[in-house]
Amino acid sequence: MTTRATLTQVAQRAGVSIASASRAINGLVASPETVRAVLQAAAELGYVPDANARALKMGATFQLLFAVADIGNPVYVEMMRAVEQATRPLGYRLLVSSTSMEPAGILDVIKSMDRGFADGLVISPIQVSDEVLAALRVSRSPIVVVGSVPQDLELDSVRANSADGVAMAVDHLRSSGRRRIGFINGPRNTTPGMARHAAYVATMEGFGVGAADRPLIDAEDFTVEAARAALGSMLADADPGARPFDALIAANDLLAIGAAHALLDTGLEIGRDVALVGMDDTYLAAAFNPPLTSVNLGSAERATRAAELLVHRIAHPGAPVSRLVVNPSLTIRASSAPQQMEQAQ
Amino acid sequence: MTTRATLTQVAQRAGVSIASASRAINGLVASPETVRAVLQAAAELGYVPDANARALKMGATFQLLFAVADIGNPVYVEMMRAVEQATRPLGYRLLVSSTSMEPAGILDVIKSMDRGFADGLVISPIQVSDEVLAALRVSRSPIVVVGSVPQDLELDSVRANSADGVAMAVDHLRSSGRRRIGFINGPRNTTPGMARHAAYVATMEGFGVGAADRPLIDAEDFTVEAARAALGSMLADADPGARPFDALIAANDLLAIGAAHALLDTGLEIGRDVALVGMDDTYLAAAFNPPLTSVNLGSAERATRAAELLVHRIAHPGAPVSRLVVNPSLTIRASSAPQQMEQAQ
DNA sequence: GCGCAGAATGTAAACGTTTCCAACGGGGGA
DNA sequence: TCCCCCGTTGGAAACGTTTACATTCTGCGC
Repeated sequence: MTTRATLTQVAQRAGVSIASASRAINGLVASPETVRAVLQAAAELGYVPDANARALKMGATFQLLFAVADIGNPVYVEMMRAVEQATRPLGYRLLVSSTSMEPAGILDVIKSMDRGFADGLVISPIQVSDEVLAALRVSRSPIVVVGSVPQDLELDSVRANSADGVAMAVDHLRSSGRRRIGFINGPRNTTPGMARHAAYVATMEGFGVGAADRPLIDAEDFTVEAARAALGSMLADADPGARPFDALIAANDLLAIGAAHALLDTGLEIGRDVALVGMDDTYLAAAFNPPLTSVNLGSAERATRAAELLVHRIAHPGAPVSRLVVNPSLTIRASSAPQQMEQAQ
Repeated sequence: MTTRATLTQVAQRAGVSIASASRAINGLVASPETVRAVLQAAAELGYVPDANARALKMGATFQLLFAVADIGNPVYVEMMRAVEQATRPLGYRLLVSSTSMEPAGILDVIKSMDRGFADGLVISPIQVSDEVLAALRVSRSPIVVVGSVPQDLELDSVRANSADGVAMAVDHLRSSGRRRIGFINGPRNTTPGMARHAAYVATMEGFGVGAADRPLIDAEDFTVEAARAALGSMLADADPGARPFDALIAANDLLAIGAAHALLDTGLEIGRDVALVGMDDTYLAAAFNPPLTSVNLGSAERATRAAELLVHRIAHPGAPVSRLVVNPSLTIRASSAPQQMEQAQ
């Protein structure tokens, strides 16, 4: 557990100045002779350049950060992969900060960006509180937000088109003959919760469906368990014959799976008694039994775009901000297309 | 996009020396008067201490790294949470490096630890190649390995007891009357792949079951799709009447889900025709339909122990290494206990 | 043979902190 | 009244790099 070798020691051992050693290591101008000697000395000492000293001197760390509220949701994993793929070829290392749900975490990340331990941040905040917003405004670091942000926030952002996404789901369900389409959502004081709820209401209004015929189930969290509990207690309370929906859209694949369990617990058959549609189209949707129809909100593409915006922002701090919107698509599976399921058997 | 304020500027504005400014900011000895002036100046300038300069000077970053091959597997998310919970109260920030599968990534992380951008590393390598091993040996940084490592590797480690875990699964299946118990595994050149395979073989040997009666299915990856493909093609090839197993243990919950799909595709009923047992007992096991029995290998506890070892190692670089083993338990669900499922309805 | 370009090298400053040490001032005990 | 001690303070070095600038040296053209 000896202490690490420093450039000075390498230079000394190679018999050159530390400037020459630095140049040799970094492949700058130096005689072949010097390069050989320095490289050998470095190898013998097990020399590794100190990242902090270098970052201090150069003002850059070549690290990017991806901050996310809940890495347990596969959609964020997908995003992370996309960001990494887009930035690694450019020489960046990607680190993930999973600020385990509590908003204090995300706030902390934003604030500490200005300490300079990463060159840029892709953030997907699930809750944009006033504090978070204030921190975002005040930050001097390159930041790209994945998600909806206020118009007056001068930050690059990429968001999904939930309105179109929900509309596609509703269209699909209606063309399958479903008319009483319910919506199961997570906390509505979150960005996705709010956006998706608004999209659902607007779409249903568009079809002339009034508030009374829009069954809303609110889960306390974007998790399987919360959805199962919320829908379960609703089904238990309701009159068995008077189920108010024949289709259910979930704001999330996790919620969809939770809902599926609640339905199964009640003895209902998914795809026949109730058509079920998730959102995000993560691998979970395809992996469930039965496979779930899901609205693909373009998570991977959103992440890729965000990464591109970030590296551009780093290179051009003064450039005008971009606000991108990525379009959704619908992946239809057995949970909303029972006839196809029968055929498959 | 003004340039960041520095401590020197704060000191100047507060009319004190930079030494006093530093002390005031860090809550060291200083007169109330000085503290007030410095804090006000800092607030006015939006001063934030530079993490790199501080790290360079102090030789510590108060960051820990959790490196993992595939953050897409929920078991690693669970571990990450545990590590974070154990280390955050101590003032550490946890970053995750998901070295997207390819071994080059993990190698890179190990090597760059010596650059000093984190104070310690919890690593859960899925493949311990010779290169990785060499890098681990050579590293001067505090590292704790979650997983099996060679006895002569002088590193703290925490591993699961796969042998007991598999034995519990087999015992359970046999006591449910199953006799032809197959095993579906991921790549065997991975640490978990090897360990779990060995555990399966040993357990079956223990019951006097020869190689001929130990159906082995090898998926190309620890993923749902790979398992589905591998088992699917096996079932397609086999004589319909001659299914060689009435129970299946999967090395992983993801594999178990993939296997479940392959079984369902063939029209088999899980829990009745084939009992299915996963491993890791992630939320996926509970979330599947039907819920999957799964071997809980104590991922959260392993991660917690690893975190504890790491902070201890950081504080005491010279302490003797610890090698911990965490015991498994079995969570029984419908996939292997059909009668209970009937009752539930 | 002289001067000069250009390559290779060395010296030293700088990045933004923390912290050792010396200096200073004031209050209390002798 | 003097001295000592203690609480505050400032000066300056140090952490390990990179890099601007000055310097040295070699070889070439005239």
